[in-house]
Amino acid sequence: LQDLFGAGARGAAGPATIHDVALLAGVSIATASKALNGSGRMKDETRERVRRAAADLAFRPNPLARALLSRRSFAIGLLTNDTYGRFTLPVMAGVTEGLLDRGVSAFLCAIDDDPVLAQSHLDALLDRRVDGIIATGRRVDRPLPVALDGLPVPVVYVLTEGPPDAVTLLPDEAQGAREAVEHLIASGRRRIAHASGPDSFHVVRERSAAWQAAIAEAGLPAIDPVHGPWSEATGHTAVARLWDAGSAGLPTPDALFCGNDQIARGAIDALRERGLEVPRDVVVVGFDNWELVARETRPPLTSVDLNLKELGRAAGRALLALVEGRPEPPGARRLPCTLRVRESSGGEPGERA
Amino acid sequence: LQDLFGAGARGAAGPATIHDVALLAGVSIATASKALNGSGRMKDETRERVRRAAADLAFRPNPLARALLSRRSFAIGLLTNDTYGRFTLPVMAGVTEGLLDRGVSAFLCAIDDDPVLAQSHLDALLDRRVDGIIATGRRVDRPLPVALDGLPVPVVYVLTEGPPDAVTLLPDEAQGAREAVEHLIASGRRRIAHASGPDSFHVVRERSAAWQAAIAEAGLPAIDPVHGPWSEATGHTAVARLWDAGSAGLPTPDALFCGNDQIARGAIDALRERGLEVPRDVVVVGFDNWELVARETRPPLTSVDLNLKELGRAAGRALLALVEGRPEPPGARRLPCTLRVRESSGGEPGERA
DNA sequence: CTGAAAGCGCTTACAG
DNA sequence: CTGAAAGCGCTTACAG
Repeated sequence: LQDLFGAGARGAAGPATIHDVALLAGVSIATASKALNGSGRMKDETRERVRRAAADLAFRPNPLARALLSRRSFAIGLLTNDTYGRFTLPVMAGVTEGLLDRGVSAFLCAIDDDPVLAQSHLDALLDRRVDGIIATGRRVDRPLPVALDGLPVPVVYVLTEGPPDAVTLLPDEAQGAREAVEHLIASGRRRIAHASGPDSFHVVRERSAAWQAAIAEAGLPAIDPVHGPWSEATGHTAVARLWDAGSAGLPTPDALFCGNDQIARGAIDALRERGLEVPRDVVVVGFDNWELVARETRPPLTSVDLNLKELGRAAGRALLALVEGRPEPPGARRLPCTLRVRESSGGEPGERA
Repeated sequence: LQDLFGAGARGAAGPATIHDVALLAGVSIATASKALNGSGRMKDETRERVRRAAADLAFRPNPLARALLSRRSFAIGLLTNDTYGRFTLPVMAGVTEGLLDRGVSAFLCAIDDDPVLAQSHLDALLDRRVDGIIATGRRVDRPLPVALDGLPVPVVYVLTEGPPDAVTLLPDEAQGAREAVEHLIASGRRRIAHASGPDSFHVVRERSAAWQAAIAEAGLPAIDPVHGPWSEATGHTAVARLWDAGSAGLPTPDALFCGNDQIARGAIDALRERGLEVPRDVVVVGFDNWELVARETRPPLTSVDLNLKELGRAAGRALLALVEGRPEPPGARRLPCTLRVRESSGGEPGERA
């Protein structure tokens, strides 16, 4: 019969405390504490005896007590302003995973764009003496509906706009876009068009600028980009505009770099409706690598992955550095994106005949 | 000049403690504590004086200290096994929002289908003496990759399979499906077909059974359902099969009830490709009310909303009841779905001419 | 090399 | 009606 919590030796009194360990090892609780933390000096044999006792009792120090003393709760707050989590859940997964082996946990606060709710959550986090806060949002150029400056704890921003002197982690949109376009160029395409979201979005301007720079650098012809809502309809619009212009005697594009996967999805559908085959006649690349959409596309869509989980991990590490007083350069930090090549740009034939 | 934390009176020593409050009110910390908690008896005037002192100092009791004493951390664990959060982030938002004014916070653990990671997160939660755990998943008929029974704290399951004697919260799939079909019947449709996901999924069988029962009850003809992957391709397949059967002399459907929004989306596209107009010739209803897809569909898609946020709120309340020792009936509890009528079934003409 | 004491911030019997 | 004391589980100077 297993006695996982050593309850038999101590009565059914919940998890073992350092008191139980000290008792079993025949030392004082001070010695037990020092033995377990590797601090202080003592005979190796004593330390070993305490260690064994702790192991026998499945002792795990109560973080609540530790926090009260150390004035560090080893907990952080995770503020998110995303409804469906498409962007922020992967970030949060990265944060919690990256902090796990540092003994730090994260309180989740979903604030649904509601300033009052956000303030309540923030107050609750500060009450709990979180060591720091990570703020995430849907949109890089929009701040959260609650002010996070002047807080008694450090704040790291991910995928949302913070004050200029704050640590902010963002995907390297320009690098991602450039890689996508260079991939198209490398596959021999010369007329590379671009369809994206509203250019009021900062990411749209970044991705467009990188596209423009890459084709200019390669000496390829400039083509007017098409902007519209973040929807498949924009993919349809873009194809109509670009290919109808073609019917006026101009050469039509042989590649389309899209600002997100839904636009790419719409474009591929529109191309098919026109009798054009992807990737034979036109290659298409999306952005965000939203697997659900990218795999749904026929053929599967090449897309730029934002490495959101890695972004979350980096945010956790940066916040920890700040908490521990290690220097952390303020400002926006860009993490590389990864191009995920699939069939829409000629890669990985897969289920194709 | 504001002195929010009363630091001027106490030196720059962080947030006010009950000590500071007692000092300012001229009472002992015991009295201060009782005054603030409404416990014990004392002169109204004393209680009032303490209250004012607490307000002046912006005093908020340290939950860490309170937890150490009360053996309740006022924190719960939130285990999620969803990658993009489509289903679980709304649930989590409901949980955190519903628990906020009860002073309970939630630790997020994203476990990515990884048993080792899940166990580590679980250990961390137990170390932190969480009062309870809410487990959520993508799929109702799949357990999480870690066993949650025999834990020293109560567990509530949402959208994932737990042991039979556990409290489990689920959407009322049958009621949702029935309402969708009754809505189609009420709009005068007689031949109501059904396309859904793989019937290895429990929800698929529930939704199909409700559809079948509703049309049988209304005396409408039975039509073989079409099952396939959870993708738009299945919508295409279903339309092909159902309408090609029609060309063999059988009457074709005038309504299509789909097992999720993506299938509905594919079906609507396929119908358009056949020259059939939605909702004039065929009405279509989806399931899940995934706004991103439902709004993207042309015309916008009528769909069954799972009320995930409310599910989260209810889960939080149920867990709290369990934590506080209040009786909570075990087993699966079903919360009603809501039909969201849009243009694909003739409602809300909206942007239509 | 080891332990007694103080203390983190709070609450709760128990005295007065 | 109010306060001194003990204690939640732990760590850290400080003595011995």
